Amino acid sequence: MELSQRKEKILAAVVEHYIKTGEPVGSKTLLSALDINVSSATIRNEMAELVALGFLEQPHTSAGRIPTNEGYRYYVDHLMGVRPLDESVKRQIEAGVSIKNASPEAILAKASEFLADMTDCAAVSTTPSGENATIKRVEFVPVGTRTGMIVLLTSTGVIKSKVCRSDVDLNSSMIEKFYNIVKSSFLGMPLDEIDTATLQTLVASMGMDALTMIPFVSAVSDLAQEAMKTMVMLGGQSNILRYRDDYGTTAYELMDFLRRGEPISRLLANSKEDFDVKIGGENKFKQLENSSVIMAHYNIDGDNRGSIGIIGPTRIDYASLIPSVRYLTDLVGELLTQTLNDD
Amino acid sequence: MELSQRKEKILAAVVEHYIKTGEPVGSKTLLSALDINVSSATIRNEMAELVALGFLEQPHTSAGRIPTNEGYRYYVDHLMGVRPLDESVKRQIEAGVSIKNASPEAILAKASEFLADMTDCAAVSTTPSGENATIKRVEFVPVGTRTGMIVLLTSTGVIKSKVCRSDVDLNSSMIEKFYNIVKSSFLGMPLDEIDTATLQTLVASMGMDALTMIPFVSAVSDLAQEAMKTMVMLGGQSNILRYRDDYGTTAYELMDFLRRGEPISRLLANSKEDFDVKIGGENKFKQLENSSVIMAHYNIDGDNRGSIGIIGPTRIDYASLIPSVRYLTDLVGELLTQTLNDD
DNA sequence: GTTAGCACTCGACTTCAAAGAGTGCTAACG
DNA sequence: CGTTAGCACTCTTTGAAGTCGAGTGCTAAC
Repeated sequence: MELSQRKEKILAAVVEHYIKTGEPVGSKTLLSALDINVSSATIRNEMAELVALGFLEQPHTSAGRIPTNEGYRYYVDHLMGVRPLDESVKRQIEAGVSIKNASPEAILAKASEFLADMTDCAAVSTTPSGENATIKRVEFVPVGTRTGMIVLLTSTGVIKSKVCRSDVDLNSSMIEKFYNIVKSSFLGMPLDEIDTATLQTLVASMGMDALTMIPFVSAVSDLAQEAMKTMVMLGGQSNILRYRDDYGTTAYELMDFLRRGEPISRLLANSKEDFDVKIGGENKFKQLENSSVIMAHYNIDGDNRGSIGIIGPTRIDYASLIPSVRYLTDLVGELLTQTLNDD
Repeated sequence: MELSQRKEKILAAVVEHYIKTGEPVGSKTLLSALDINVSSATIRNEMAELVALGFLEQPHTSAGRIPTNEGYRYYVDHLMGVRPLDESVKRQIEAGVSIKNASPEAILAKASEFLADMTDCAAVSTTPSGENATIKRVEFVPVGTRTGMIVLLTSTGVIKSKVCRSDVDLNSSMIEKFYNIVKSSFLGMPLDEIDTATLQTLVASMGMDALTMIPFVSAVSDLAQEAMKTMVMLGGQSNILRYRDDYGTTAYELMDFLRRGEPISRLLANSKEDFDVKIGGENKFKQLENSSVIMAHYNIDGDNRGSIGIIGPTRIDYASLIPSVRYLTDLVGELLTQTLNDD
C-alpha cells in the first residue's frame, strides 16, 4: 500500500511524536512539528483517512491519534530515516562489548547487560546454535576414586563439563579405553548425530567393556545434548518497570515470559533475515502483544547463528535503536568468530 | 520489652490479618478474629498503647492499624508460632530441589527458581564461599597450536575454565613443565593464598621458563580468583510485580538491586546466625527499605557456607515461609555436601 | 479495668460543573 | 476539487462539594 507523500509525512510525525511523549498527537501539535503549509483542518482530514486505512487510531473520540501496529510497521519499513550511527555511539558500543579471554557465554551475557543499559529495554541474546557444531575435544579429569569430570569442547567454543560416576574403581586402563572410544567415535562428530540409536550401536560394539564404559559414554552424550541447546542470556528485566504503563497488564506476563528461556530462543530463531523487527502482535506470543522486539543475528564461520535483541514497548524508538542493535550484534559476531579462530 | 499477654494476642492478630489482606485492621475486625471476651473499646485502648509503644501505626486518623517494622520484629521474635512444616510441603520441597549429577551452580539455580515459585517472592542464593577452598586439580586441554584451556577444580566442587594463549607454539615439554609447577605450587593450595606476591616469587623461581609459563600460571591465578568469588543465583524477579503496591516507589530500585550480584552477596553474608530475618530498614540497603529478607545458610563440611533467601514485602508471611526457607536450605546443604563427597 | 455511647476525623466514592483538547462537519473560497 | 475557517459536539480531566462509612478517641458509667 502506497501513501501520498503528505500522508507519509504526517504518519511519520505522529509516530515520532508519540514515541517521544507517549501522548496522543493532535492536529495542532502536528502543525507546528511539520513544515507543511496547510491548516490543521487539512491535517485532520488526512489523519481521518489514515485512521480509515488502519495506520492510526484514537483512544477516544476527542483525543489525538496514536499509531496502530500497522502504522509502526509502515513507519519502520518506509519512513524511518536510516541515519548512520553516530561515531560516539559506536565508540560506546565498542567499549561496551569489549571483554577479553572470555567464553562465548560471558561475551553474550555482557552484551545483553550493556544493551539493556544502553537502550533502557530488556535485552536478550542466545548462544550460537549447536546444530552444525562438532565435538572438538573430550577430556576426562579424575576427581575421586570412582568419580571423574568429563569436559567436552565443541567446534563452536562451547565448554560443558559434568561429573560422572563409575560403578567400579577407576584405573588407568579404563581411562585409556575411554579415550580410545572418544577418538574413534566422538571426535569430529556432529553434535546432532549423537542420539540414542548411535549410542546403542556404539555400546554394542564395545563388548566386554560396555558395562564399565556406559557411565562415561552416556555422560559424553548428555554433554553433547547440553552443548546443542542454545542458552539465553537476559539483561535489564528491571527496565520493564520503566515502561510499565505501556505494557499495561501484560507487564507481569512479560517478565514471566523472559524467565523461561525456551520461548525466547524460539522467538529469536524464528526469523530468517539477518535482522528483524516484530511489532506488537506480529510475534505470535500473547505475552508480547504490547511489546516490540528488535533483533539481529550474528554468524560465526558462516552458518552458526545466534541472536541478540531487545524487547520494549511498541512505542520503542525504532529509528535510533535499530542501528544500535545491528551494530552491536555485528561486533559480537566478529568477537565470537575471532575468539573461536584464535588458535 | 515485655508485653502483656493480651497485647501480644492483639499484636499477633493485627500482624496476621494485615499480612493476609494488606488492609489496615480495625478494632471490630479484631474482635471477631480474636477469641477474647472484651469489647472493641478495650481493644482500641490496647491498640492505642501499642501505637505509643511503636509496634503499630495508623496510616491516617480514621483508619485501622498496621504493624510497624518493630511490630513485625516482635511478632517474629516472640509471637509467631513455629508450627512444624506440613509433611506434604516437605515432600514438595524435596521434589523441588532434587536434581541429579548437577554442579553446585545448577543445584542452587534450580533451588532459587523453585523457592521463588513456591513463595511468590524473589529468591536468591549464593554459591559456597571459596574462602576455605583449596585447589584440588588443574588440567590443561590443548585446543589449538598456541591455545589451550585450563580447567581448575576446587575442593568445594567448583569448576572454572578459561582459554589461555601462549606466545609460542605449544609442545609436550612445556605442558610437562606446567604440570610440574601445578603439582609443586598449586595443588592443595588455599585459594586465598594465591595473590600477586606468591605469584611473583613463583615466577621468579622458574628461571628460564618464566617467560613461556607466565600465561599459564596467571590463568590459573585468574581462575582461582574467580572460584573464590561467590556467585549469586536469582529467581522470580517477576514476583516483585506481584506485590508492587507494597514496594511503592522502590519496586524499580529493588529490581535493579537484584541485578547486581555483589550487594546481594554482602547482604546475605552479613548475618552470622544460621538463619536470619531482616525486616524493612533493618538491612542497611536503601533499596530494601520496604522489603523483608528471610535467609538461611547452609554449610558444607563444617565451614564453607553459602546462603539462600527470599525477598518480599515487609508484610510477607513470616510464619509459614521461614520454616520453608530453612528446610529447603538444609536440604540443599545436604545435597551439596553429598555431591561433593560422592567419590 | 472495662464498656457503652457518641462526637469527630478522614479517606473513598459519587455527583456535578467547568475547562480543555481535539474532532467532524459544513459552507465558503480560490 | 482540494483547502480552509468556523463551529458545534464529544469525551476526558480536574476540582469542588457532598455523602458515606469505617474507625477512632474520649467521657461517663459500671
